[in-house]
Amino acid sequence: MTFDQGHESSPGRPLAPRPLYQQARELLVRKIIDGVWGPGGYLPSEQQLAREFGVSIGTLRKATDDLVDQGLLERQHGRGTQVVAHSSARSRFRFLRFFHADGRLFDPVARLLRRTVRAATAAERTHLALEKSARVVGLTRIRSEAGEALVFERIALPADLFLQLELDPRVELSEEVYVFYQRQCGVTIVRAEDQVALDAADAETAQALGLAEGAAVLRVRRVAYGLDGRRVEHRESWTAKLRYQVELD
Amino acid sequence: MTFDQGHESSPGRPLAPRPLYQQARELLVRKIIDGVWGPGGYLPSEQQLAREFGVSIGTLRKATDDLVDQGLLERQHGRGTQVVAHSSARSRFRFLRFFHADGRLFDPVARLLRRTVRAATAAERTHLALEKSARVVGLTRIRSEAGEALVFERIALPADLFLQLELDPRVELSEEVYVFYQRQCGVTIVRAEDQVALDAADAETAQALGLAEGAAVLRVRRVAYGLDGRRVEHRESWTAKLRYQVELD
DNA sequence: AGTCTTAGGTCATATAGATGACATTTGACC
DNA sequence: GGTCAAATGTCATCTATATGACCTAAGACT
Repeated sequence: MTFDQGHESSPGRPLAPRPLYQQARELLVRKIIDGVWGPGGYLPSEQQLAREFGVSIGTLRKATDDLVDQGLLERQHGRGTQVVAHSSARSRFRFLRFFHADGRLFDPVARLLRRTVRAATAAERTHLALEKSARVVGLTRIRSEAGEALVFERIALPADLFLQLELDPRVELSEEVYVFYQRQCGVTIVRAEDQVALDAADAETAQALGLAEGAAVLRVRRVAYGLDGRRVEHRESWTAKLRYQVELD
Repeated sequence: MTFDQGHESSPGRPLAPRPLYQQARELLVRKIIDGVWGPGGYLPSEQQLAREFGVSIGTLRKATDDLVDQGLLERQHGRGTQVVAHSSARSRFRFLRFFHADGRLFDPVARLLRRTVRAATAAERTHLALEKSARVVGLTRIRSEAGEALVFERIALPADLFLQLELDPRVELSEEVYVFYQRQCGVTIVRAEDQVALDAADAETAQALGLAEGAAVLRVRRVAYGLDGRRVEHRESWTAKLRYQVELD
């Protein structure tokens, strides 16, 4: 395998060549990013890939194992290995952390209130690591269940990646927005950092959720990361009745 | 390897014999539970263990890999593999999810207010899967930083496991209680489920945190699991200023 | 006593191949 | 056309072995 060519030549700093399986993993990620197989698409067989990369099957397997653990690939015994599409159940439960007080999963439909393209706020620039002049696509939406508005949400997305994102405001969507990020903009969310804080409802939030302005609400702020490690989503969600639930292991 | 003996003999239900590496993993977990090596202790070398279990090194390695991923073991290149002690940094950051608004980690000392042994409440029985007559050890404590009380906490632990738990109320502890669970009671926490909700401070919470009774606070309810999968801790934490932060991947 | 080298133990990475289980396709047969 | 069995391709598990990197301790040498 010749992935690490050129590194050894830098004098003084030997720069330990990374293990083959890591290089293979990164090659795979690169191909996924480039859309060689597309979400839901099947990879070539392990045999073929190993030959193509010039490594043994065991080594290739270790690389794909990592990506399966990471939730990027899904293996199906006897069928093959495919790139995870965000609609898959696994991927959905991974990022939807709202639950009712009795432990029932929150299973909402979402209605888009606004879609704007504007300059990023200071907070958004910080959290998304954007330039001063950067623009974002802003989404404002309400997520409800059985007709009751339970979550009010403001999302900011780097405009350079998401300009072509179009959501029909007349339709209530039951799918995660991440499905649309992936389908329309080729952006796959692989990781997120959530911060849950106490907050007071601002005018719009209060109105959307049927609360008094200034009422205590839960605010979840999320920064989500794409395949290449770039920060691609800044999201704030407010709710008064739901709970945030997560498993640590 | 003869782990699965006796299973095949049950008629009608063939019960697919589990893969060797899973059986090896469970054997390891069993030994860890039984305290064969104790927290911080070193396992025999991979060679020895593989011989002892009658499997190849690759198979044994897959088993230990799983346990390392799960945070139960730690490998040190050139030294050996040891059972994780809860004081280790990794284990600490895993379960401490409170942060300041500016992102700084909450690094508290804890002061014990009360230790009681009493009948479990209905909620505790539900969350800990206890019998109707079960008793629990109850801990009440305040966690502060720089002299400021920031988290008020009530913990319930099954009395059959934790009766010998003794914490000195005169000393402020900077270590996680999980260290003491492990040292004094042989209970290792490996997994937890956290639920973050909006709440109103009760009288004691308000007093502890310097708030008005009924003030809005964040409540984190945790159910934590031991090595054998048993629920061993029910904890409720209240805070007004701190945030709950977690990474999803 | 202190420093350096060396030897041996450990985990980390990589290979090659064998066997089994699962899913789909092909084709014989009715 | 429909049904069943065989063939084929895929991932899953397991073995055996080799080499390298990292850590420690024992000696050799100053």
